Amino acid sequence: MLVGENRLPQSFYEAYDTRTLAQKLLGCELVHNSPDGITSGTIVETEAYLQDDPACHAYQKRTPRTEPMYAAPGTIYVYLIYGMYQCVNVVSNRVDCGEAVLIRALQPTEGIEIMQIRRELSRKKTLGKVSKPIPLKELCRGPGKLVQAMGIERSVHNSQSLVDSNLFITPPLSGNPFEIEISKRIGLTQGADFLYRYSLKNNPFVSR
DNA sequence: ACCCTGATGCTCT
DNA sequence: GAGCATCAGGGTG
Repeated sequence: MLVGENRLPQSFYEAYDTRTLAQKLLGCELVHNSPDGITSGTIVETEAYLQDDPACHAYQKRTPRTEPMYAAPGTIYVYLIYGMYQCVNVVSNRVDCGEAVLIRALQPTEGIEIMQIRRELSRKKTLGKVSKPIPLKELCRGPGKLVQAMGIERSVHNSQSLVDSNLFITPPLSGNPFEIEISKRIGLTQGADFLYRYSLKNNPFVSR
């Protein structure tokens, strides 16, 4: 942990219910102080996953995969999706509750070159192709993309805490107010009608 | 712009 | 064995 680092403390993650936290996280910075260097981005899109929600991984069952979701708020839950992508969540609410906030998009702030390299490397690995340079807007626009760009790894970060790992969140850089848009979540088969998606209105880095 | 598809592997039934 | 909180590429309009 760096001296003078202003990461959000445990009390922040404990202070709100899941849907409120999903909104409070908007405008905050997600930071990875990795061996490659620092990368960070403003959180511009989140989704809430609640206990009574069939889309929630911890819905009506507790399994080994979702165990981190039952840990303290502020715990990092990373899971593999479609065999080749990962998504990152902030565990919310209370211990043993099983709720979380999915981070869906970032507006890149620091380490943009590193993000580009990581994304192109990931693409090459999964597609076996060399691809064209990835535009700034596409670096972190989507949950799988931002995990690649930020260098987040399930094997490293899953079940760690944002309070004391090299992955953490800091408060908004500017105190400027912003408008939050509420909409239906994306890409779900179950629970598709819940209005649990939050984004910064008119921000071009929001997915879709 | 939209629509469709394939890639790929873990998790739970 | 089915399902999956995705992404990229290629087709069509």
